[in-house]
Amino acid sequence: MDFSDELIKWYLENKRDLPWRHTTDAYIIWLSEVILQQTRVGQGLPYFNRFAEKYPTVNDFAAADEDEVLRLWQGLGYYSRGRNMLKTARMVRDEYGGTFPTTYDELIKLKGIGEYTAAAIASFAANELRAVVDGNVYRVLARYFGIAEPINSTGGKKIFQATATDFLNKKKPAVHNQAIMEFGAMLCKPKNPACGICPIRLACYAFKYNATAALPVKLKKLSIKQRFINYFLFTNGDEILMNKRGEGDIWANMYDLPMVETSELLSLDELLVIPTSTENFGHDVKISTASEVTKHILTHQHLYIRFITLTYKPVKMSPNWVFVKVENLQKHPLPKPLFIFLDNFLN
DNA sequence: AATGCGGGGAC
DNA sequence: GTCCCAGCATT
Repeated sequence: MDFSDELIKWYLENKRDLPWRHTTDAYIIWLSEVILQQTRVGQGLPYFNRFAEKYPTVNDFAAADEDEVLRLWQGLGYYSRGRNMLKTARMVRDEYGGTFPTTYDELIKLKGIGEYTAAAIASFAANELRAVVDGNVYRVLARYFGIAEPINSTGGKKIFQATATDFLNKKKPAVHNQAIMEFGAMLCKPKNPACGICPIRLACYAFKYNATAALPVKLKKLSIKQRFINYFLFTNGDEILMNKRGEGDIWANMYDLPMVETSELLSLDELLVIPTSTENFGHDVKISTASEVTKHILTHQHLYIRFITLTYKPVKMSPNWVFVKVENLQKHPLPKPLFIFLDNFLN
């Protein structure tokens, strides 16, 4: 048996029973694939179930509004995925008559669908000959074939895509793609791969040269920015003054609170003098309570957040601010740290 | 080619 | 703490 046959054999004996593996409906597969971008199966699964339940067809999805989609997406991260899904659902409704495309060339044109996702949907839904290359595939190929080119360099990506295409099972592209990804996720893991039970270890470069820890190679950069965010909560217990965020920053189009961002961590006293609360909210505001600073970690930013509760209404208002009834809070998509804070504050 | 975009699990 | 997850869009 060759590389692909071994992977497929392993897959058929060891695969997880996942809901999107019981359908060839391109819409359902698209739901699962976008939800799983940069997201583990265990984290994405409950979201998939909620989306599939609430929007059984692409036309149901297209009829939603953005707040509703983002609220359903809340907590999953990378929220542009949700916003792009809505654009794509409407595009499919309006320009494809509600029939989700199944060819790579059509799929790649849609918002939020890149090379990986287009190949996944085309192969799973229509058995099109397209090799998927995701994080799992990079790892399996790098180790098995001993490919040391960085997976996040332009040249490396080409080599891995070409290798994946070369070794794609031309008779069974769909199950081959599923198999290599599942193999990477379950057996050929980033840390402590299960080489002892690996069916292809004898032909594996990394096993032979004890190089699983060194492969794949990845160029690392990532500078982490520190941000200091002071949220001001205006509430009478019945309604809350919220801020609808714009685009071009984290949590685009989601709802948070009136905010003052500072370039360093300020004490509460410093914060309340110049040029913060009174200038932003009016001179009549009075502090009620202030939380400790909590740290919220994103991939590329460390946020230091303080919540300050003020007397009910600010004197000045901003166009992005809106009073939200507490009973309607559940309709609004909130960043994780704000959701946690309000959950504690209101209950 | 480089950067921004979440949140969480595994170690 | 570090790494990375069924990546994509933008510049």
